[in-house]
Amino acid sequence: MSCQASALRALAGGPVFDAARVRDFWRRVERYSVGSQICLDQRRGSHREVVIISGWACELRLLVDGRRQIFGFLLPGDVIQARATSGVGSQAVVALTRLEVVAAHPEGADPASREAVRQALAESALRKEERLYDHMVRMGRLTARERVVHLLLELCERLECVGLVRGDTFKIPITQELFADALGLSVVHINRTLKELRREGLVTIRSGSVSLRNRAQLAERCSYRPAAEVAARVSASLRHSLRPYREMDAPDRMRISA
Amino acid sequence: MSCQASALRALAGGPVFDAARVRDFWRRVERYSVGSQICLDQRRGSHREVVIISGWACELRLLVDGRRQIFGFLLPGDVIQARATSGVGSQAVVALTRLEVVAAHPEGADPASREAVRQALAESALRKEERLYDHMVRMGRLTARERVVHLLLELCERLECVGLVRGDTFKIPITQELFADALGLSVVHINRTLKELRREGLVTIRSGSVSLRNRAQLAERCSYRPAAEVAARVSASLRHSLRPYREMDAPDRMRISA
DNA sequence: CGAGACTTTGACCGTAGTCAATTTATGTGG
DNA sequence: CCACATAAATTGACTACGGTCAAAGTCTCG
Repeated sequence: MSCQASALRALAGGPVFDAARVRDFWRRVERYSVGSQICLDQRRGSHREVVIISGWACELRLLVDGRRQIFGFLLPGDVIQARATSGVGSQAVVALTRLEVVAAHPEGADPASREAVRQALAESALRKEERLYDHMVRMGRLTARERVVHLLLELCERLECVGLVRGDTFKIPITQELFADALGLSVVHINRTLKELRREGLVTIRSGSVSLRNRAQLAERCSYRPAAEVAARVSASLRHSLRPYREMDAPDRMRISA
Repeated sequence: MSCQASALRALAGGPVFDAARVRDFWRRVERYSVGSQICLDQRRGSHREVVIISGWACELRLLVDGRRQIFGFLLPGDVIQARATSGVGSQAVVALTRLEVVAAHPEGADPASREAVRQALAESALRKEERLYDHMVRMGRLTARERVVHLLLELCERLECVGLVRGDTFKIPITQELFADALGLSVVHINRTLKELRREGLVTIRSGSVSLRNRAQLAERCSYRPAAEVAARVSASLRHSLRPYREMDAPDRMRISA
């Protein structure tokens, strides 16, 4: 199974794309160079969504004063959507490496596989949303160490799905600066955190290669995944941190009685 | 125009819901008590999405060690979706006040308004996504002061849409603790930040009422909205913070040549 | 009027940021 | 293949923003 094919398979989470179709896709690959912005709106009609075949991208926003926030990384097998992304001047999807993508919706496919692709895209969108929430937890409630480990675990897991992890090791085309912008930390502090993790032998990062030893232990230490079985607990812990509330009367209030 | 009707109108951003329908909706209102979890899956079929008529809710996740992260607040006019939310044990939507909601999809409506509602829901989802990104910027790249002001501006703007702002003032049924959990800060620090803002006369918060003086100035000070006209700048500022990248060879690599 | 939940404050600590310099890649042109 | 130019990664010294702990003050509601 080629790396490209596995990337495509990952999109669907199943064998939606057969070899023939991959080969077909392959002929229509589009490439982006490092640092270029991916603007899908400007492309011809059907290209509303593309799948990354190889390379990394990230979604980010710039603040007026130069601060940057990276919302997440896009890896092989991930979908890039048009959406508001490219609309809000300040937000963008940028290629972090040479990037190869293909249209997610194959032209002239049979209805069955169309539907399969549609489902795959929906599922992919859900996963992406989950990742957004994870990322928010990282920045809001995890310490620097935890943030770094948590993100590395996520990347490792995602890369594993597309066969880009060898043992404990995978490659990341990411400078410490980008890491910092993703995790809401300073470059210096990222550097020190990595150094510390390295010293403890849990994580090794050197020249674009990451090794995670004992992932289970790492996951536990940074609350990766097992985010409390809530249900009951949520309301319990909230019930006592609420204030009485009365909505402000609307200026032109007019009750509609039942 | 009643407060309820305006809340509904806000959903669509236009006069999708007329008085008659509102009255109809009104009969089918469902209520949640403070602190209760909103689980739409468990409800009868069509109720996949509901609109908040009055009250606040929030979306949050608990970590095993008790840390909490609030992802955002849901106000009158906002849509609560079923999605993964209630699936991932740890994540939930919880009512912060008494909450009144109605099904977003009116039963037995004519096709035209069905379509209108569908569009309204889509747009609402987009706005929500935008808010997620905003929130991420807050936690990742803004200082405590900025975070607080930024969030207050967002809430004010959203409440204004549904007529719940009077002049500069609106109500928030939110304890400082919830504020802290939303912004990734400690209660104590939230308190001090509010105190400082109050001292400067820019923002006043007291017993659930917020007043924002000179919103324009506030917005500028915390990079609200005007997040840099990027486009060109994005790639420019990134082009130099990238490392050469070669994907890790997949174990079973097999090239498909063009 | 109490009890409990919130808010506020003080004292002190520590994580993470800033500034600046040095070292180490990485790449490029000769 | 080497020398130089740049971008990255490191490190040290110092700062400061925000966290923690604990106590006191307020507000609400029964």
